[in-house]
Amino acid sequence: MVNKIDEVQRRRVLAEAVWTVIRRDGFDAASVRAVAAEAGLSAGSVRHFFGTQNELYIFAMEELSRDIGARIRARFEAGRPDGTPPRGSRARELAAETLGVLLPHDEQTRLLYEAHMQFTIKALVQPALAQVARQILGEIRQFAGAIISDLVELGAADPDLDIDTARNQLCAMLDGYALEMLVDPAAFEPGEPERNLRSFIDSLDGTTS
Amino acid sequence: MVNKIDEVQRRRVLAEAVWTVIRRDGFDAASVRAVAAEAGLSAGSVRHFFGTQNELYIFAMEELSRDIGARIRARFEAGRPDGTPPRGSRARELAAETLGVLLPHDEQTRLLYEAHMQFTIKALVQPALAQVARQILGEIRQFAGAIISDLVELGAADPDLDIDTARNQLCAMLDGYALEMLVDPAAFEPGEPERNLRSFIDSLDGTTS
DNA sequence: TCCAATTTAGTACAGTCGTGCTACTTTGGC
DNA sequence: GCCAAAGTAGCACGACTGTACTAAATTGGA
Repeated sequence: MVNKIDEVQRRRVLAEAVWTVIRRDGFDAASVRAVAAEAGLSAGSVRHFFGTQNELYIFAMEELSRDIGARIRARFEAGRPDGTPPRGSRARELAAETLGVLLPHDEQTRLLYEAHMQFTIKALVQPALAQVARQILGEIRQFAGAIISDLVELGAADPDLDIDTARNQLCAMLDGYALEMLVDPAAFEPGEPERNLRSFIDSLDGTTS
Repeated sequence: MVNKIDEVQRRRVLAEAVWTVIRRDGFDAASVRAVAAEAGLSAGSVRHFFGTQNELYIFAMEELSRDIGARIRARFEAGRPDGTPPRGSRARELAAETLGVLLPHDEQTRLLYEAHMQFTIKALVQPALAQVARQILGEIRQFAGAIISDLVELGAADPDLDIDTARNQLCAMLDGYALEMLVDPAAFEPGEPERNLRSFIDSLDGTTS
């Protein structure tokens, strides 16, 4: 066995190179050669770890999915440092801040979600990629649903709330804001989407506290 | 002057060929040759009407923008056949139905918005297309704002409503639903997004009628 | 030191791409 | 009938693509 390099890590490095190229030059520019050059390798070497370009794309997408999941979970747990959930208005604030992680705030997250969005749309006509795209959307939906359920259980939202409806509306609003902020960032004042998001979550509380 | 054919109409035919190809094979497949073949012409002939591929794209996008605008306005005016605006709950219903035109319902609109979404995302890395993409988003925002203003004036929405916030939330929800319905149509029950949209618009009415 | 497996580089092939260019066909006015 | 303008077709060019393939380089264990 002459297993010099860590194959998993090498694949990860290549996946990051994919995102770098996509963010800089767009999805179409992410050719095998360009990705290889970005990672400081040759195209033949890339092919040694990914038999096909689609394999590379799918792996890169799954990596991004894991990254986004880790981001949002980290933000969620950072809001309850002692492990106990906050209550009332603070619970809704934390919910909004957690889900707000899915919005492109700064240059870094903007480029991240820009790449994600390009991949998602590409999946519309690339059935092999569609499954991964659906999975990511599903995870976000599930997470948003859990957050809303929590709010109801904590008494921070109307107990008669239709959770499915609220979850759908929330997810749509998140994806829509992300899309619009990418297309036309100047259309929003700083913090406006986050405030609107918070305002919607607050409206889930029927009582006037 | 031997102006045989109508140049405007020919350009329009080519724009439609662009959409047909994009819907069938994706944006990247919309090469000059493929579009020409779809329209039953040669690549050289296409070049006679569009000096550059980007010109063709931009024109096709503007045509689509006009088409979507016409659709939504037609639906809006169809809801007030005698020219007088409806009142109360009916006003909100009409608002939801009008904005619901922007959601992909059937196969036709699905393909239409799929093409639109592909173009929008492409514009993220194609500055020449970005302006058109922003313009379309802006028009939708403006239209949604007008509808909400109408609701307030008609007494069908809370008079203390923050119109900008509601407009932003509504637009984001629309774009998000459209995106999600394209990526994973099976995630929604039939009519679910429309009902959720209606539910949100109804929530803009503070009074309990 | 040397072998063998792994990793890399590089080349080759068959496509497709946008676009410039030239020739051919069509057609309306005289 | 004829001419000139408009439209069309098709080729050529250079560049890029994914992928297959081969050969060189690297490196850990014996």
